[in-house]
Amino acid sequence: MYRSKLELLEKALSLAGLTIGELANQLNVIPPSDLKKKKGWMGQLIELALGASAGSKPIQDFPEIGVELKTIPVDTNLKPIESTYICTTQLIRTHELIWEKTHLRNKLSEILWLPIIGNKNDSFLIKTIGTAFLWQPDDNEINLLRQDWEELMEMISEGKIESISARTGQVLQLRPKAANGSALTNAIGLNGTIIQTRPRGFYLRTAFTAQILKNHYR
DNA sequence: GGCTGATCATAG
DNA sequence: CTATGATCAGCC
Repeated sequence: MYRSKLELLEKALSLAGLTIGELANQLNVIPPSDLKKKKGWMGQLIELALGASAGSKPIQDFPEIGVELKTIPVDTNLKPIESTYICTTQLIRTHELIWEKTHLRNKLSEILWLPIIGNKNDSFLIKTIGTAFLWQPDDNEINLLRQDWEELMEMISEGKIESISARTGQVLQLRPKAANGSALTNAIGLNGTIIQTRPRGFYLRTAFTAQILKNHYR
């Protein structure tokens, strides 16, 4: 339990410069041979190092101080390599949702970004932990996020979910988020009927997170 | 080479 | 199944 955001930030900063392999060794964690079947491994290693405890509950990683932890893979220019998953998307009873009360807005209220730096061909074990920082979206960023959320939720409410692609949205994306292509969940179809579709999640576009990192490190 | 759609492990 | 942690992999 952290008593302040600063305490968490200092802990995260103390990891800077370590390689993933070194950190795993310090924590007595045996790394997998690759990440093909352990895609969340690095994120969970950092959670262990920082003492995050939310588990798989749909809340922030550090609810006591209102901070969400996100590791972000970047190249040596600190440019993000992947988009950033935020949370799953509610596809039915969407009329009950209020932006300010959504998991999405809550998780985006404050994020501790922790870059993992490496060349694309490097083994993840020799990637190094970068300088972590706390981020809150500014008014402009909140507006963009809210606009995308409203556009996406409107389409979902109108039964147009199958018309949403990863191209929809300026800074957000709505993409499949499931164990595989056969996982199905309820959604609103045309005419308001219930249909089955692949579960979806909200992601931050790489271009958006790139700007966040650039603004911070410039 | 970037991006979209698909996928993997695990806990409850 | 839904939620967490994300990256994989093939198409354009």
